[in-house]
Amino acid sequence: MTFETGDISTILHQNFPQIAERELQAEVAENGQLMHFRAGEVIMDYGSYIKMVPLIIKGSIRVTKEDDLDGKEILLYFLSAGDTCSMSFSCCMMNKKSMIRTEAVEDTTMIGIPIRYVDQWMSKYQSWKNFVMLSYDNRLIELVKVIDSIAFNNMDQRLQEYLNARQEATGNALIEATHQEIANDLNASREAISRLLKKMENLGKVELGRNQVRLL
Amino acid sequence: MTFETGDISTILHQNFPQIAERELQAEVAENGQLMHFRAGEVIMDYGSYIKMVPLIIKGSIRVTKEDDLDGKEILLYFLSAGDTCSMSFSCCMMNKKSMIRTEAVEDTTMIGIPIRYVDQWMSKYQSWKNFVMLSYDNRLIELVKVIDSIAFNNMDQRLQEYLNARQEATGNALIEATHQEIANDLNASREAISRLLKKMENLGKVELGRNQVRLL
DNA sequence: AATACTAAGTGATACACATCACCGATTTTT
DNA sequence: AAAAATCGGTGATGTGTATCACTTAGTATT
Repeated sequence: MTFETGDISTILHQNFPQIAERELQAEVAENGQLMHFRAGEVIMDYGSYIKMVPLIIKGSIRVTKEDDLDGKEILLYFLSAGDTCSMSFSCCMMNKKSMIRTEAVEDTTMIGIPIRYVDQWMSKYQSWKNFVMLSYDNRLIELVKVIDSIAFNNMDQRLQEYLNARQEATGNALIEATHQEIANDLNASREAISRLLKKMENLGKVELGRNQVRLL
Repeated sequence: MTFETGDISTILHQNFPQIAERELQAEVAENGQLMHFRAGEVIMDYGSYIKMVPLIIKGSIRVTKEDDLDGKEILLYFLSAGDTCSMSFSCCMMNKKSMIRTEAVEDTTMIGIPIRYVDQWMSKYQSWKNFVMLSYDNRLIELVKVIDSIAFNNMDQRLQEYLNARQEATGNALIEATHQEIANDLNASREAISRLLKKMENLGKVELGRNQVRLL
């Protein structure tokens, strides 16, 4: 991870147009910190305390939850440019340990907002309050979708949704991942995923290669 | 459903001590509306628009999500006294259709807050803002727990958790429900639930009767 | 009291996916 | 170039739960 104090206000304007007030933009530029993460890097791990709320401006992030017992893991959702991590809000505000892990899927850049401002700006700037509320809202919806998917769908549908979500997050039809990684994200077995991917290939839905799946 | 304009400020004080500011309490008392629902009554259904955010002061509520396709349903969580419905916030604010159904498990009383105040008070009262944020937070955690449970646990564990959650919501070890109802909440088959309950009875964990399960 | 209904118990079978065991292909390390 | 590691494919078998078909036990209706 590397820090930087680049031209935040320009970047902010492009990726977070909702953050409208001039004064707020200035505050973000002043207090926010540009942060870079390499693909695969763990941004925040289970049980860690969070000191910043991220505004993602480039790249994508995988958010996962670990089983308390046997260390199995399941993907909750992906985040990409224009997103923030609602889970962070609560963790920050309550000063609680993180119950999730966030990990860069691609090289990722974000603006880190120190927690004290996150709360302060809520009362001060209408657009920040709306932004935060909307983010929470989106996350609730996303989580309900995950529940829906796990509860009602078979693995083939979940796999298809997963690949779609991943394509959307990275903006790339080529997904670089091993079958094992995909299986982990879906809390499934590698063999099952391999067989389903093969089936999808036969149906002309994907092209398979070593470490890659291309959506057609 | 019946309306009433009782002594809201006393009730409020007992169930929502976090709502601290005098002025805010007065506003709630002035603008809030006491509402009663009978056990089994649907408070809000899928696709409906919401005009109030509820502060629950008595009873308990089941919150469910329906499958888009074949109308199957799964329980998200229970709400009880001291809770509010975070899902309502977002639906209200965005003026979106509800993606969930809420239904009284027992006879339930709540204070309905018209949506315009919910947003307004966020900027005006620190304690209201904290209350709203904390509620969102609790809901996120609850949903992640549901995902955890569905993804990692077998039906016997899920059933145990369900019975515990229901006991906690109603404060009663006697759960009045048919096996079919329980199966619906868990998106399982009645036969599976019957067999598991029987197993739990043999293990001395519950006592079974027609339409009831008593936790031991 | 007879009838019909609803809830619950139970065996047989079906199906999705996990697990196990192994193999061949490709890539990385030495 | 050889050895080791990783990745993916595939058959056999196991397990949890759904589904189907039926029975028994209460409860409500007539």
